[in-house]
Amino acid sequence: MANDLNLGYNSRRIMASIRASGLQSRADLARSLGVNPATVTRLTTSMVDGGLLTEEADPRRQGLKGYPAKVLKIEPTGLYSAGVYLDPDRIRTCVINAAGEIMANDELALPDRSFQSVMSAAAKSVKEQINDLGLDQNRVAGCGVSYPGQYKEDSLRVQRIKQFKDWPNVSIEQDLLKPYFGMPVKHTNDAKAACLAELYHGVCTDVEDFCYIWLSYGIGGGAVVGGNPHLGRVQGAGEWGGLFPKSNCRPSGQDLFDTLKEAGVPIGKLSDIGLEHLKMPIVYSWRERAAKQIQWLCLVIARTFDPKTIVIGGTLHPQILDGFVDHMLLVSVLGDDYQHSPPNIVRASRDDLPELGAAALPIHDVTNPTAYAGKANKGW
Amino acid sequence: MANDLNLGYNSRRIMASIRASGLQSRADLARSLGVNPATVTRLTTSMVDGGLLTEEADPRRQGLKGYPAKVLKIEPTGLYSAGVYLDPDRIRTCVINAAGEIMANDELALPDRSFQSVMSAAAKSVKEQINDLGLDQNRVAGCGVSYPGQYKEDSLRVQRIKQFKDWPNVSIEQDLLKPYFGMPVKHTNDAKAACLAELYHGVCTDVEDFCYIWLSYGIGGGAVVGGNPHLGRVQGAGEWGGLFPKSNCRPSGQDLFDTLKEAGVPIGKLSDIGLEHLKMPIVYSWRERAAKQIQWLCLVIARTFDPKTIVIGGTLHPQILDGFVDHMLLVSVLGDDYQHSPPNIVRASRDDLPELGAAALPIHDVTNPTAYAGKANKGW
DNA sequence: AGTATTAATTTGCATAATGCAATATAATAA
DNA sequence: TTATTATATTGCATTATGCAAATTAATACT
Repeated sequence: MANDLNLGYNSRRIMASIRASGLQSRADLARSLGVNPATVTRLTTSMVDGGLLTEEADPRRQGLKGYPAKVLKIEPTGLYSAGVYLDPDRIRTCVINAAGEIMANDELALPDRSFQSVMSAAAKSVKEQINDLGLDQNRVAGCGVSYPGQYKEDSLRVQRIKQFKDWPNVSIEQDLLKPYFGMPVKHTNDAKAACLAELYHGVCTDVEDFCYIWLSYGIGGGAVVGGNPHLGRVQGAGEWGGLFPKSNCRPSGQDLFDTLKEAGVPIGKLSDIGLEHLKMPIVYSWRERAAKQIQWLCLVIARTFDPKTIVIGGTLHPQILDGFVDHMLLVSVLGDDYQHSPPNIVRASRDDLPELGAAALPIHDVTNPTAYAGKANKGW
Repeated sequence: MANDLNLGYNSRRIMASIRASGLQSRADLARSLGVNPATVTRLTTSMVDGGLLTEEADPRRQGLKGYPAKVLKIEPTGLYSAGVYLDPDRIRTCVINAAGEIMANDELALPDRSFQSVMSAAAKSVKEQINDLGLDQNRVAGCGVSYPGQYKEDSLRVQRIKQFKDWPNVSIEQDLLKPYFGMPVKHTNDAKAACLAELYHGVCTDVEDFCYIWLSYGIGGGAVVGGNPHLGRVQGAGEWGGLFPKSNCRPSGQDLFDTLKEAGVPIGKLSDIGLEHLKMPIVYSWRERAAKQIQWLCLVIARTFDPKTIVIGGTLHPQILDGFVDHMLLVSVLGDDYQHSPPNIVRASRDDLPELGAAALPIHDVTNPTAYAGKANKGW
């Protein structure tokens, strides 16, 4: 392991294992990772010295023989990351620590919609936060940038959303964004960022294979396979929206929006939906219909990815999302001919802060074993 | 790298890269894998010495400056593997070499349907073939066993097919099969074996992400993500059949079977279908309807896994399968709102020998980097 | 023909990651 | 007080790898 933000493969495996379990002793790590205890000692002491992990007495252990294990935890102050979320009206930025806690955040209006203005403003906000917090830039893994939209054909460029349609195609490889931020920058769309937020700081920290259903104006999502976000040929993996043609009724925010409008109850934007709307018969029946569509989607997901967990989240009113999860919990049989118990279907816990998921991107890059680009030794 | 069947991570990466490209020089390998040329030299010379690879003058290179590159190929005789396929009536066994060529094969009737009798007979057949070929057992990676059926709830046990319903649950972990064969044994169902056959010896040797649609009496399949078969929570990933409830019409062999029966043209089994059947109007309309269902399935696959390639194969009459592929090639737009060009949709090349895919299982275990259980070094 | 240039490959040496085995440590059990 | 137990650490050997220099065999140039 070179420096602290340059973790080797086994150090990343240790980070992932501790993140998944919350806390683990060195002996546990050695057993579960199949490496020698001596190796765990060496790697972890270097990570403790480097500030990435902390060590404390095992709170669980009482009255057992043998040397009492010390447990290792992720040190929140060992690593930071910045996140930027853009929508057509505003820029949201944040800085998080390794525990996924928001250390600072900011919301600003778009100066104008030019690529340069938006990125300059976002970068300025992020840099100010890092400065105000007095953080060592070496501790900041990078900055994640996220905005709604899907990917273009060649999969190397982000499809601009309508409001940003004059933006340059942003290559994922040689990043146009890096010059603005002066640190590693990664980007993805809103749904896949939300998915990553659950993997790192939400309800799926201990789940290797899960799928995310993201319900906002549109229907997006993502899939994590083996602890790694699976993107696909044109970054379209887990973009479930296409399974519900736009010409038909579908369980999207836009569809609910339009339904309300047709019923003579126009709203300005999705977040205007309040309790008074939820009580309306038109909304009630919309929710019933949409719940059935979500159930069908869960069946499709179970039949394709067969994940351990399906997460439901988004910017739809939380009670609507809760209702979808509740509906799924009442379903005993997922669908025709489905012989198994349903996968675990849960509510997202971190969908309130879209910039949080963006901030998880650089953390993934520097700590996840699946993102390790190095080599391995020892025939086994 | 310890012994020849105990390949380290980078040796496996070299195997995978050569397998995908057909042949590659050491310099190419060093560049594409991001390792030092010296490392490639050391690993490959040891693999050539060990008989896994062969070296020859680069046939492509003509009239270029510099030291002429020698290319490396997989040596067919360097590694062997056995495969067993069981259906309710017969046992099919084979031994293949590293090139996926059938070195020997055998077909025998089931002695009876008891687990012990079937496995004893299969193991005897495999051992005889290995003996008759005069193979060194150290060169045999193991034996793969495959039979139709899906998995039980707990995902650690194979669901027995109806005819084998008195069989013990076969644990994937501590294998009940090993004692019979005296070498490492792995098993999977028919569809996932066929999927693996395409990855190792078929049309997807150079594809990291693909999905397989297996059409037999039922509808099965599999998904390969990042060069690794993705199985899922209950080994149900890529089991597309559940997307077509059995109560409705569906593009399965059983459905065609029943359709013919209803039309007053009963057949004994799927393989009885001949050219005379294909010409019948009832079959023609079945094929048209089924093709549309396959198209819908391809859309679902594109929207979920977003693979580079979709492979269509199975035990249905080859002309019917060809027809599905042809249909997909004529489709310019995969479905509503699908903005991208369709994934590459191709005909399986190795679905004629179900035991071949089973035989690929042990080869995967000993040569694939994703199946490597070891460690890594070098922060990068 | 002879020399320069080029690119692939190989070899010697240094370094890094790991495993093994012995040892130290701190708890409970007898 | 001593034995037992499980965790953690340290010294040493092994292995995989990178780096840099050397070797090799081709074409290009004079």
